[in-house]
Amino acid sequence: MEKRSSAVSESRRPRQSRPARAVTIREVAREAGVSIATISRVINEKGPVREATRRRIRRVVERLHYAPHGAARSLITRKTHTLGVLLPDLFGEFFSELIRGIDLAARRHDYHLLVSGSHGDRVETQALLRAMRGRVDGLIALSPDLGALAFEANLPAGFPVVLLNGHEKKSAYSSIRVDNYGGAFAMARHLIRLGHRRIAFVRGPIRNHDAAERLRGYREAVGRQGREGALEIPGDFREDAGYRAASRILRCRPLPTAVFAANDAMAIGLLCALRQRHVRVPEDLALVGFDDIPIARFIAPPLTTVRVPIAELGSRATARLLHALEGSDSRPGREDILPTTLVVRSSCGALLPARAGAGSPRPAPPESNDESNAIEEREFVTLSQEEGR
Amino acid sequence: MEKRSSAVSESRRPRQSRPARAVTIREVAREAGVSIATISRVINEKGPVREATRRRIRRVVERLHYAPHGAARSLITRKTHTLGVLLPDLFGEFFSELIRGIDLAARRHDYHLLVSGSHGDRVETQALLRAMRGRVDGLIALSPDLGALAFEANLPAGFPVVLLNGHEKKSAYSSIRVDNYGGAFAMARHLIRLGHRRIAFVRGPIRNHDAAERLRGYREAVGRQGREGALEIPGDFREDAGYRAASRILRCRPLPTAVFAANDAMAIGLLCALRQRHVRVPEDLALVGFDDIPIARFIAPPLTTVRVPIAELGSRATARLLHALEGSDSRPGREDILPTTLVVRSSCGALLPARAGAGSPRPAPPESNDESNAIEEREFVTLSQEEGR
DNA sequence: ACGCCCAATGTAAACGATTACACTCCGCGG
DNA sequence: CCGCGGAGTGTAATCGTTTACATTGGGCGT
Repeated sequence: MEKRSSAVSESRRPRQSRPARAVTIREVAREAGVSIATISRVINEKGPVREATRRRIRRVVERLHYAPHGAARSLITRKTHTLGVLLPDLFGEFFSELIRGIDLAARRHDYHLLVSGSHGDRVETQALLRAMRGRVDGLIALSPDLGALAFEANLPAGFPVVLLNGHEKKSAYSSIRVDNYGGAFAMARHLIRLGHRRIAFVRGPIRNHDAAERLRGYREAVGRQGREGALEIPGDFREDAGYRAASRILRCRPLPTAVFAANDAMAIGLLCALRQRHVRVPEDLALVGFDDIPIARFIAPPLTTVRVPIAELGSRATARLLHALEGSDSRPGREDILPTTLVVRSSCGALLPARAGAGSPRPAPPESNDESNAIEEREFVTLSQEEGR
Repeated sequence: MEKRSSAVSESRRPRQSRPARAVTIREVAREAGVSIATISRVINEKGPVREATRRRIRRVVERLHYAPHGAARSLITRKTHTLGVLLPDLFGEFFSELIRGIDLAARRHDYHLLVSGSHGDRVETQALLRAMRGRVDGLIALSPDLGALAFEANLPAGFPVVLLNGHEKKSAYSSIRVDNYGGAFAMARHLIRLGHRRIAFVRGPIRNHDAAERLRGYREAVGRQGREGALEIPGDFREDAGYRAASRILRCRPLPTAVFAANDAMAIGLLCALRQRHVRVPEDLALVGFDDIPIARFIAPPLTTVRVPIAELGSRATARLLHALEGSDSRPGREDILPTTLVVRSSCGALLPARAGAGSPRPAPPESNDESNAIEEREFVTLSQEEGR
């Protein structure tokens, strides 16, 4: 009685302290007339608690809107239930897909995500990495230009890290990469089979490892033509770069008959510029990209590209990291390579004859599959091992 | 001497404990021969420390790769230096832009971001909100369908929250919204001025507040036609929905002459479907969207749309939240409305005469501005206050 | 009737930092 | 010569949890 009434008066007193401190486990304990240990046991469903007590505590928790303090909990349990995600940039669909993949996998295991983009300079990145201690249990980093050494130097020893498309061949960290080389090679081969002999290439950022590998695949496929480099246009993976590349490509003599952009965003920029100049794609010039970001299939003409399982890249990295955290990692410093897929749509011209010819190879009734997402395309798994490394 | 040598042997001993505990302030203190208080003072540059001591400590910190433990620090300082970001989904460019805006503003003030997407069901969201306590200092939430009540019920009293496009008119939380109504109204008016009389509308998700406001703007502008609703097609903001909407639109008799998609993603899906059916845009059918996501200008034809300052929406929300955290918030429960802009490109047909006519209104020399991003477009600020609610 | 064991609960020691306060010198003015 | 003040440093309380260990009390086998 005594206890009850005092509790009520307490909860009713006009709140005077402005910063309104949140309710702690101690207040819940006092209110429920038990010790904090019992509260903890109920919250974590650990240890024996009488059913009546449990219910009483549950009610108090609800009434007081109690939620355990994350930092306090992390401090004692040595787990934050949070994963750090370090990305170079937050632009475009590639990154939203990647984060989506990571988020999906993480939330399935009740982990949170501490996301950080645009680590521009070295100093800022260092500070960022150091700030991770005590905030996250592990780290997923997409570091196309950052060496693994930077991590080792700024992270506690033994800190779990999964690298996405890192440089280093040998590193203590496990990594997941995409078969950039194989995909680019397959795409260039595809263009060659279609009869193209002069294929321009719009490059990605210098010192970006993915970009370098894609370039390597292109060069390998086009053979000695690639060695001259006259058809290689600089770029930076952004739409603008593709847009600007158009004029440089159109100045080439003789004109290329196909353009291979190192990613879809640049291909889209290019497409826009070409259209303004009334260059038809694919009739006048074939155009292909890389990544297969979700919109690629929706633009006009639908973009022939190399599919990178972006979301899966994120999920896989997350799964791997979580395994490492659970201590049940099969092979700690391992390196996975995800295969890419050649996706043939209209922009490369491969589907043109089918449309022009009298009899379409596929029935494709105009109205029957209205509700389905029937965009014409063909997929080919690229041969990753061809010319392997 | 004694101390030094023991320290060395310690750091050299083969690490046997697997989880490799990170170095704490205590070890740094022992190594430097001072108390932990002094270490703390050096780390935080607070309180007087002799220059010699300071340098010695700095060296030890570097050598040991010491970084303060975030959770421990948060616990005592009652600050996490982290902002929570709650989003309904992580799909597409809208969200990557939004996160980019938030990240930019946050990192400028040395804050971290705890990002969480896809709060599907109510229970999951509740758990998420509760988990925020002790992990973040404040919250930015884009909750087109979640009421402010859900926040009040699951967050500590007085917890700083900024709502993006929330329902509620009256709420303790400050919010930032976009003038969806005004933008949609302006766009519909634009189409009407171009001579269109039958304008179809592809709707957003039901119970999504932004979607509802855009619909309201459309209806208001088209007048009694809108009251029938025959030209309103369901949708969910995703490309697929736009794609599927095409057949329903083409079944309308008489055919609409224009389509207004409630967002750009659906407009892009629609564009793709129309192209497959050999319906020309804008010649046969005008098409417009909403959001002005970055690719909108790059697709073919460039999309006429309503510009929403997405990244700014994020920055503003962040700035507001940070002000609240600093306690220097001018108007706590305030509500900002960001204006939208009508961006006229080719897809609505407004620019057609200019291109078809012999003399282009603007000089637009074909090669002179090669390197610039000169996509033809016109912008009009929409009249937010017109019919102002 | 007596231990014994176990279920139910409480007590107190961590976790790794920050910081109020106490303490020690040392120089200097009176 | 003494006392005072401040620079430089250390001690210990504190933040809000978890959890090992101690304590209690009741049921039950013998």
